[in-house]
Amino acid sequence: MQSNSTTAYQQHDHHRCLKAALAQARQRCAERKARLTPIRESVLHLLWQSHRPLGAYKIIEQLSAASGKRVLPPTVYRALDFLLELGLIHRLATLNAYIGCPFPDSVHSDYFLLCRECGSVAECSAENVNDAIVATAEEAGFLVEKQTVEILGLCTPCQEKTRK
Amino acid sequence: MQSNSTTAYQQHDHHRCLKAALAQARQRCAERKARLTPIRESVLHLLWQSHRPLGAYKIIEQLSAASGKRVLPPTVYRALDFLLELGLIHRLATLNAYIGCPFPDSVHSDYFLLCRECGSVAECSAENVNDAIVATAEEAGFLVEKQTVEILGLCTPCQEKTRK
DNA sequence: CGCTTGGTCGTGATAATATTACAGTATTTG
DNA sequence: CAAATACTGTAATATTATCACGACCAAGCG
Repeated sequence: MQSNSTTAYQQHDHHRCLKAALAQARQRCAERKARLTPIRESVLHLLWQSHRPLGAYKIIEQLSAASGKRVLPPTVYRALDFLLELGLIHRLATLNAYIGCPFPDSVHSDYFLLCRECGSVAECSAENVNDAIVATAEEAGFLVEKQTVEILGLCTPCQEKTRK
Repeated sequence: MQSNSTTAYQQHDHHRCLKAALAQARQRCAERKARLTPIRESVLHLLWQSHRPLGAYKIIEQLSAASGKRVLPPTVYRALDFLLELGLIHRLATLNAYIGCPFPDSVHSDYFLLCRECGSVAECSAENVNDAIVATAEEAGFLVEKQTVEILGLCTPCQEKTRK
């Protein structure tokens, strides 16, 4: 099982997360001969400000604020599409929001732990979950192509805070 | 494992599905002292026209057409909220669409098999999937409150058609 | 070097999904 | 019946996402 749940929910040197993500992005783009343009990098950068997902229009706002000029939806959606395509970010269907992928390299049928209290999201790749899903789908004769697994709940720190 | 995958994807006497769903709805409303008003029943009825989920605005269209007068969004969203609350329908986050629940009585951490070809959706309650999710979340110290599991792929009949 | 081609970006308009606010009507309850 | 509660009608608006079209830029080629 692969997961960034410890870093996502705890105090940590987030600068390292950001740096690692950008490095991986650059490498991946080089491999695929894709261009990590300034806009695309800015969007990725924004998504890695924290482990909290960001809606497309929040990105538009922040990008507009940062650049001083009005950024329009297609600009951001195009960047998001590009990053999604490369597996550098994910879209969270239950939140209509986007988040950076902490391990774009591993081929993942991944799932997400969304803390309803602090808003942070961790990503996991757990084989047993994947196996269970594929096995059960198979029982129904269903061919699995893409999984969307989003778990809402409380992360460890927020459980402790709530208990008080 | 509980599932309606055989009926959902195959030829079947759908009238029975519809009838059963309405009967269950009436019973559940009686139990909860909730009112299955004409609008609410119409919406539920529409959602049980088939095993294909329906977007809110499709419901609005159909309801408008059927009643002869313009039905506005809040009317339908209120009915949907009511039915969701009672567990009589589900919302599919990946499709922004709604579908009738085939077994509202079982307390389910359920998941959905969405066929990308025919558009039909089956619902399953599989303990092993649920267990795997809870177990893996626990490993990360995460308290699960609500699961969203939506599997995109091909149902048996559509796999066969595609193979040709 | 200039040209062409394909990918990227800027912009306005619009589509699709969902919510708010408020007034009016029906239903249940005391 | 009166009061309280639940339900509905309606206009306006919020939120998320896409389309269409033209300009621009960057890489490869004659």
